[in-house]
Amino acid sequence: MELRHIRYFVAVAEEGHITRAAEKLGIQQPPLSQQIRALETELDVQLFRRLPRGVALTDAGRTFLEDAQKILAHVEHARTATQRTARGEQGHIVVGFTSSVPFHPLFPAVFRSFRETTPLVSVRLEESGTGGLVNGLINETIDAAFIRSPVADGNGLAVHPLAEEAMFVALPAEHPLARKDKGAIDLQALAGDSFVLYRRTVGPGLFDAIITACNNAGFTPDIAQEAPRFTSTLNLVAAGLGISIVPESLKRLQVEGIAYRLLETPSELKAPINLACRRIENAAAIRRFIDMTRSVARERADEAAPDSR
Amino acid sequence: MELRHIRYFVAVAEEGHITRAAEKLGIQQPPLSQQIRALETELDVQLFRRLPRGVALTDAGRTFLEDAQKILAHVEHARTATQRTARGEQGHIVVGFTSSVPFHPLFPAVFRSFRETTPLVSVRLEESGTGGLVNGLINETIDAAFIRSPVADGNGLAVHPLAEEAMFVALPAEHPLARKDKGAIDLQALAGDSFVLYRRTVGPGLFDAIITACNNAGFTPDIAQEAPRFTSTLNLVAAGLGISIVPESLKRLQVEGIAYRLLETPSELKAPINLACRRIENAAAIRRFIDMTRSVARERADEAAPDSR
DNA sequence: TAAAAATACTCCATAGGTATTTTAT
DNA sequence: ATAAAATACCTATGGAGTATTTTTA
Repeated sequence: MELRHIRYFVAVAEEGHITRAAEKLGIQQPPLSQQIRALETELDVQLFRRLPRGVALTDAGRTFLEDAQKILAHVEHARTATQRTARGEQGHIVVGFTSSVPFHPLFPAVFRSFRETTPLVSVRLEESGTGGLVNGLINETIDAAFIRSPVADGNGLAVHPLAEEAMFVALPAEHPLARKDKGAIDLQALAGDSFVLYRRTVGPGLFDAIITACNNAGFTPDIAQEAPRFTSTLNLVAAGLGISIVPESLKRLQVEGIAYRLLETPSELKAPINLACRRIENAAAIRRFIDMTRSVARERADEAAPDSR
Repeated sequence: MELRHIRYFVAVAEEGHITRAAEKLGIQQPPLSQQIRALETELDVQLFRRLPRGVALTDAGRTFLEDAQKILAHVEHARTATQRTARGEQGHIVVGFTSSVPFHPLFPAVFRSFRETTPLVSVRLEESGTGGLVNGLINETIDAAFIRSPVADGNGLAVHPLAEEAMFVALPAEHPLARKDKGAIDLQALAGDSFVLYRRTVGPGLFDAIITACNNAGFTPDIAQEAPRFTSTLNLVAAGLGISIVPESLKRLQVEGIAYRLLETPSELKAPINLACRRIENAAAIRRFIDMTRSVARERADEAAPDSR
């Protein structure tokens, strides 16, 4: 049995007339009669009763018609679903991110746009540390990841820069610099302070950047505490254990007893947001997500600095 | 697209190897490569990535595979369902009957056997008068009907005799004949009684047979009442309005104040049970039901009179 | 480089076309 | 008697076979 038999059968059943069905199918009557007959022979079932003015379905023919129509519809469904998947309009992707990324407005903006343009692709979000995300990308449990660190080369991954943020100093409310309400704080002004930092094992990029920047500014920071999450970092600052340096978007985390002040951010300390993905990616839905993310980031950058192009 | 493409695709997807799949399909590798390629061209989608040791499904290919397997299963389902319908093993039939028939043990026996041998055919039962059943048969709303009357010829219907019952006299408990506890009552003994009969318009066969039998016995029965249903007939008898003559199986309707006595039943008064159906019937499930009913009836008749063959 | 897929070419089975006959009411 | 399906026969598309080349990691 071939789809041709099913298509021809449905046409004849719906017309009740082989000659008219043949016309509709764009073939002649005899070959259509032959194909219907071949189908009946193969099934060993009479599907039509031949009348002087056409044909009428038998009971068995009626049964076959129900399935036949569903089969043809199913074939069409398969065709469109496959084409959609190939175009990346349908499917499923897993997107990873580190804990600080969702505070940045780029993050919700990307998912809003993606949902709008690609509603048939479902997205699962996974929060993890940079190392876990990189492993996930390599063994294909994650398809793309928003990270703050750069990624070592030679593992088949690519990293696309999306945005850069200035840094802010998080100060206890009673800290002398908290009162200053104009202008950026210079890094050297913090040389005498204790630092509370986000733990290196979870977010190495930020940690190392701060150390480097302090060294470049001529001092070695006094690290009083390392905290496992940004919220705990800020709570320790509020408790007066020291100051911290956090990306601008973290200001959204309003914690009682903390003042944020803009840092005169040296370029090596600018906090990046990157999108990591596999260098060769054959799933179109993922490529689509990556392309869209980069273009949303580019648009936002252009808006912020329209003359830089 | 043809089922061939789908069958070939599934084989290649499941083997991950065109050459091995070709072997399994009983064809050579080049034509299989060609058909897969033709499918990809028609869909305008790459379904496989070609590797040095075989092929691997793309995302789109995976999507297509899911549907493809379901389509092939659906085709097989269509094939078996159609063949079952043709053999009368599957389908739906409507069986009519007149109100007195279900009291006869043949009735439940037929449906028990039919359910056992043909579980995929669902049966709907419809109780109606003889006229309604005949109309139902003619305009195809009913497929077979248990009736007590013969049916006029020339309307495309056939009537198969299934069983014959002796008649019993239903008497008010205080009737003189009710006391007699041995031997059959002769019809002439009822010449002086009033008769309560089942209404002619609903069951003409029985009504006419009683009149004829009385005439043959030399008297015209005094019909005191006609009742619309057997239960009401018997209630009127219990109330003392007269006697009635009912088929043996009606004895199951035990009504307070009624005594049943065997009637010395003349052959023209024997109560028949017949199966009416269309003379030409192309639905196999219905033919099956008719055949089974007749054979169950024959078996029961043989059991009752094993030496009559 | 080695296994497997793709290409080039041939063949023939069969879908489809044309002309005519048979069927069913 | 007549419309429509079936049959007979022919044509040619394209599925499948054989031999060889190209591709991919």
